[in-house]
Amino acid sequence: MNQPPTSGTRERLIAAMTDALRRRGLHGIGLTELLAQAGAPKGVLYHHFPGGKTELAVAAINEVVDRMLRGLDALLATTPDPIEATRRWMAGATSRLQDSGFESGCPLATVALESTPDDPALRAALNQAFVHLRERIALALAQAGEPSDSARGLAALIVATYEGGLLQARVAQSIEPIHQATQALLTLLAGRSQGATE
Amino acid sequence: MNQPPTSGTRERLIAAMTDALRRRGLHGIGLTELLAQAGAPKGVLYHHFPGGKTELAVAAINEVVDRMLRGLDALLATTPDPIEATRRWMAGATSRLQDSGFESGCPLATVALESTPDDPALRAALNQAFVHLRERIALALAQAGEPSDSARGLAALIVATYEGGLLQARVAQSIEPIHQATQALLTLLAGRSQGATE
DNA sequence: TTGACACTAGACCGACCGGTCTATAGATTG
DNA sequence: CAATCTATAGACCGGTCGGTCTAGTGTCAA
Repeated sequence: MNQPPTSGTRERLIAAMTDALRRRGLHGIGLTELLAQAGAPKGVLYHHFPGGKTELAVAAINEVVDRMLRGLDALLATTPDPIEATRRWMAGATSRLQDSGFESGCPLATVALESTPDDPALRAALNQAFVHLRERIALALAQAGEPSDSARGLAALIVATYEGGLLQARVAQSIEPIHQATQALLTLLAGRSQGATE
Repeated sequence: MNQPPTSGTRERLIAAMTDALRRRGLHGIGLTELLAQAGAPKGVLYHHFPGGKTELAVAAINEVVDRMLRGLDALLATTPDPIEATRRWMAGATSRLQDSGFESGCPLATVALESTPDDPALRAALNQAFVHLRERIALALAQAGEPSDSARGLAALIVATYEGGLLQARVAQSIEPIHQATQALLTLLAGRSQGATE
């Protein structure tokens, strides 16, 4: 009633772009290939996204972040312990990478490294994405009793381990690097609780 | 006497490619722009690198890794304490990113995420790059008394923090994320020494 | 029935892509 | 000098790039 369900074309475009960003990045896919995957002709892209490829990428990024944040909320609702939640979050990312034959990673990372200053909208969307991600994680840590300064630091470290681990696992075609990095991080986090509480 | 110094054209091509990989990735730069930056015409590229753009990228990657490993050796020679060495390594990367206006990051990361299975030479070069990096760091940790298993894990974590931190700092246009992640990592590492030695 | 509007459809465009080709300059060697 | 080889030089190529444009098609309201 609010809006006529828009037939799903727009959603298919966003899904195709998200998948492309995961596998190849923004420069790595052509419009023709993207539209073929979405089963849509050229005109339809510029109808829904007058700003073209970049605007579609921004929409895909925003949709991805919404989904990641909802996923984090759900995870933290059932797993309030931050260490266990981190373990599960990394395990999920790892198995998704592995299931795709080490081709489908984080849809934010590649375009984040490809982006240049002359795409300010893209940059802004990506920055907001990581800001929200870090804030959500820091919030969970704070709720578990972490002082807010170190909660922010740990959140940045967890996100870095996520992205850096996926990157290493991708080129290694093996989950070993991300698994090792995750284990090392979790060991450090766990060891801390019985260390000097300063 | 061994070889006539080859006039430096090959080196200029590699330098231009390395800079391009740092700033934009492999798909992000065109041959024309790259050659203009190197001050060389097309023919010269295919003379020195018959395999074209990809072969040049592989050469650039290998040269970069050599330099990084030599840099690590030098750093570890003067700074045998792994924690302090890690701090300095991250600080160097951070200030290089900042000095370039947050444009020039790690020359391995972007192309690592862009790479696909149909460029096996590129993939192999990238994987070897990260393998060597992790091995060198793990060796330093082992020399400081770390058991080899956890040394490998910590090495993967340090590299992940490096790449993931640079990524977040790049889109944030601020050193804060990588600085926070680094501080959190160093705090965890430092805190561990006085914790349970199991 | 008519007009308005959202959407679909794809032909078409100039620019640029990576790569090939031929020509030539310069140094080395007989 | 001639021959040879490395390196430089850039015109040229077909293909693909992102993007524009015009022509429908279906739906709904008046």
